[in-house]
Amino acid sequence: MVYKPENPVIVQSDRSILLETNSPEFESARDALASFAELIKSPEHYHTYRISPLSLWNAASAGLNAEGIIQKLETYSKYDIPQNILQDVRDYVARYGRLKMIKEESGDLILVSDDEFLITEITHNRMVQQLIEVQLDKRRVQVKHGMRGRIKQALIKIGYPVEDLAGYIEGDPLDLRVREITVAERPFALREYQRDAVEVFYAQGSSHGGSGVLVLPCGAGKTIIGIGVMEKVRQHTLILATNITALRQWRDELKDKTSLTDKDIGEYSGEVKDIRPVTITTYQILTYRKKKDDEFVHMELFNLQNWGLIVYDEVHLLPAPVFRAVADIQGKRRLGLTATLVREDGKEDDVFSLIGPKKYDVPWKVLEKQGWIAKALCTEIRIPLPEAKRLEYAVADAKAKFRIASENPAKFTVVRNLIEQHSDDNILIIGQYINQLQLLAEQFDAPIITGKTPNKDRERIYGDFKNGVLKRLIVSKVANFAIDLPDANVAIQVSGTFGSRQEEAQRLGRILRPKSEGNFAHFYSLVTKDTKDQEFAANRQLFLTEQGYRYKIIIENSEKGDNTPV
DNA sequence: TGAGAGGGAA
DNA sequence: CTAGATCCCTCTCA
Repeated sequence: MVYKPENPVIVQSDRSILLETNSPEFESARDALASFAELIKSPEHYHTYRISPLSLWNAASAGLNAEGIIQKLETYSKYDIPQNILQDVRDYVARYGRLKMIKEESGDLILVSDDEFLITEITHNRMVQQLIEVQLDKRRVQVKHGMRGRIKQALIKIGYPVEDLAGYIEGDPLDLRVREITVAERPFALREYQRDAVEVFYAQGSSHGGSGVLVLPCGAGKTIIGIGVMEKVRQHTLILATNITALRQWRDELKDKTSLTDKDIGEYSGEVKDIRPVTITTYQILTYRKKKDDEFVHMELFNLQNWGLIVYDEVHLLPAPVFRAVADIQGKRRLGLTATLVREDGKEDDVFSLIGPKKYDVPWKVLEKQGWIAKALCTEIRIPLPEAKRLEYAVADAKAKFRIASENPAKFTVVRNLIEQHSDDNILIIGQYINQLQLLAEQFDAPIITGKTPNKDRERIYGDFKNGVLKRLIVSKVANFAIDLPDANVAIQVSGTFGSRQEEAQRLGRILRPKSEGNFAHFYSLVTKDTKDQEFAANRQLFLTEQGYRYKIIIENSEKGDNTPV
């Protein structure tokens, strides 16, 4: 048995992996682990990852092999890798590609495997059986017509991901060219990693075009990569976005950076139902129905044009009902874009089987080295609950507890200190309870923006903030959605929701843009010590840690108000 | 024809 | 688990 104490990783037989954050090798080990394991916890000293079948299949389809994964583990591990882990890695990685789906000249879909026993196993599974037309021979079965998506879903659920090589239906042609000079007259070209992502996606599909998911951190330019893929495919394209702001951003980018003009680009939203060769829509309108249990009114959009490519922006947010529609159109090329494969609802396997496996991700270090990512210092400040609130907290029920902790009045003092510390900076104060925010607005004499603030007022306040007339601005949850938030270099989060992983990342990712060299952005998260608030904050931070940011923890002494770094 | 309010959904 | 924001529909008013 070998023991290498200087290495940062411990691989345990329960498939969990511990990563020491203080090691000089932390960052390279993190990038290595991120390519085949999921981040589970990220407290100060040790981060926990887990190897799952899905994380291994994603790694496999992105081009890693079992020995490569094992070698990475061995490079960073303090101890020998447990036998069962070696076994698991080899077994699961080998499963990807054991079943292949191909299309015959006749148009029939066939599942093929070298492994007769595997074919026997799937033909005896009740769910899969229903989707099989006929067994052709020991190694081939014919899939029922129109069941391409459904059978892939069923097979991954019993542990056999299908490599889909059945190709694509061609959509109507589209003349699209990426500009070298944008409409705004700036030189434009895809960055190196963006070109790589486009190439990998396009080249890997049978008969070109591909399907699958590209994983890129916030701010890495997912829209640009989407545009790059569209230029390769050059067919009518449907783009699904999460909200109107994102929809308009897609449209603006397409107009600015490609040869497309207004007459080529349609918006299909609540306001406008305009279908054009390139149409951008929202997930919400697709899932709209008059009443519960009614049919989805707009789901037909998938068939209203001969789309050659469907782009799923923020694919980890794709609503479950849309999966059903996606299952029926498996002949279409499909591109998923996301910063994380993790879904709050656990339907990662549906993304894998219906949109496609992970094709590409960019290691954090690459982006940082090339200067594409903002350098941000994240600090969690833990603040005790004042004596006066302790009894109220102790007797409150779970939901009231969270609110009391979130609205801890001691946070005000800390905010005041931070404002003094950053007197020259542009500060955004972000919170989740309107009451709390209004109190802050009065205390610090700063304007407040909530969902109720009319657009006109928003624009005016944003304008003042951009001009430097305003140094401080208080914003509610609108901060999570608005992309047009002004540039700030300091964000103070006084309260956040119940551990949504996306939230913190969106706030940080959208607010703190890349700064000039050596000029750090600051993100402070204020949580009440030893309460639900702190617990949920830990969950929110997961996503950011996955995105490569690291947190520093500070424990605040309420009496004197001085900070004690840990 | 468009703006704006109100309500339901997830 | 909440409270808050969004999106989409429908209705009303000019």
